[in-house]
Amino acid sequence: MTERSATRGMAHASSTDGTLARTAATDRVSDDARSVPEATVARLALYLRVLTTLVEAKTATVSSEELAAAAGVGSAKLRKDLSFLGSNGTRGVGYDVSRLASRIEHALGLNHRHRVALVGAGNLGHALAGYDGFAERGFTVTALFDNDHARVGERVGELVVRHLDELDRVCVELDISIGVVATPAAAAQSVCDRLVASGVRCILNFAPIVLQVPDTVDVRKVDLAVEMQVLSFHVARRAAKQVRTTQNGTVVVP
Amino acid sequence: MTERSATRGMAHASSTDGTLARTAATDRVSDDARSVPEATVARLALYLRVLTTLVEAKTATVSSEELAAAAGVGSAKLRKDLSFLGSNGTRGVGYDVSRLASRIEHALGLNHRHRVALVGAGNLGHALAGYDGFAERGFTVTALFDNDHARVGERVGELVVRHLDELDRVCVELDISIGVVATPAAAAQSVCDRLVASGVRCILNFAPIVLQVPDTVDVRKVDLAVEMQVLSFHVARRAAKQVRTTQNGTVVVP
DNA sequence: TACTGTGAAAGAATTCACAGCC
DNA sequence: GGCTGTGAATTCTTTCACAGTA
Repeated sequence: MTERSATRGMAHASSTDGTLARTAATDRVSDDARSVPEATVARLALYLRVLTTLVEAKTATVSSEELAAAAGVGSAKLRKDLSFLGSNGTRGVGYDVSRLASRIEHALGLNHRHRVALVGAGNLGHALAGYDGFAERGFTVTALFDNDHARVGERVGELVVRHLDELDRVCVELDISIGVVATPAAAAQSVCDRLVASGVRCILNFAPIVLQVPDTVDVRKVDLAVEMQVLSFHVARRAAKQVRTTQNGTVVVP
Repeated sequence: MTERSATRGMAHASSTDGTLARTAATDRVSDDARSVPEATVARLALYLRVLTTLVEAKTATVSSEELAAAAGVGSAKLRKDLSFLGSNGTRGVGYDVSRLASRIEHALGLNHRHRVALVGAGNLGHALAGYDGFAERGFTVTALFDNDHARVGERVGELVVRHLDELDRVCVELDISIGVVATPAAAAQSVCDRLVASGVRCILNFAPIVLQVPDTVDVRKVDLAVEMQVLSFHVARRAAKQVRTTQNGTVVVP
């Protein structure tokens, strides 16, 4: 029932009344990925991006201090994060850039490509379909759907817009693992339901509503208005402090 | 120096070496906003959206249980969140919908409009410029900039694309309070620097790099690739569990 | 020497559970 | 009876600081 907001992160799902979450989230999966805290997972993706630029710059090794600065986190936090991968730096030297990069890739499940279905071919859909960052990280946008018959058949990059009615069939045929909802709010829940019915178990939601899904499905949400409102809060807080500051005559450290 | 990722949330900023964060984040601002935890701020925006739909549906009151379910959180968490606003429900009844909505609006600083400058008029820029959610929440996209002379002068909704060279002047003239960076990675840092130089102190960054800013500036980041990678991690974890499950012959609760 | 990896301490966020009020 | 508001308990996350090692 629950949806995981983009600004937080929690284990699997929780039922409506709040009872019983995380089926077995904390037990370790034997193979290789130890139980990695949610907060750490999000940062691993960040480190990976920095590492990729280092690989391109032919940098061979990097210290936790350097990598942390480039990623905008503290070095202790970075080391702790990496330690969950049972990671392998060299004391006195640092981390082997490409080795660490592939370790993280593996931990995040990026060692094989993911097929992505994108629903909603409006402005946002176009932007997402053309977003290089997806392809670079192993995500292939394989299908693009829209409700609007006028848009069906339109070419967007390498894709052709299909009608929503094909969604169920195409998702199964193409073995889609991730669905992206970029529709208006009104359509989002029904699109989501169809994705779930087609076997899609991971959804990235851009629509400004909270999607209701069964416990077996993971939803992440990107909410632009929420991001802006958090900024607004900080503007307001800053303004309030300004006022108090001038009243006191004290100056806040610049 | 630090950047606040979209998936976490931390106080003001921390210097490169990790020393000394949050200037005075925990002290209360006299006027009205008590120190509200970062995690709570993000959720308040969410509650507000649900409340808005309730207002439209002419619902007069709502219980914490109902509101929490609609927002996809537990009811205890919701009540705790609201309690930071010194909030005002009625025991045995619930919350007055419109009263609570305006309380939250006030706490988030949404009681007056924010002028937003958007930099980058590519696909994403277009999508953002046309995003209704901004206007609905009091954010007016007031200016739109691009580097590319070919795009300057193009109309996007009510806006006309201006050249980046005008950024400094226009930001000051229009008293922009929030800047949105929707440029390619290569241009992002320099755009950010110019925004900061023009007095913009809150930035929403869509470019896939970590922006370096002075402590006085707040950055929030939306990173689409990171969101996808977190999903990928869950796909992988799920797959690993599947395997183990079949090995054991046990079936995980559906 | 310069750096990693990690226990142990500190700090946030979440959840519980119940007193208090309508 | 039903529901809010909140201390106290719990769990998650970050930070510290240092033992250990190439």
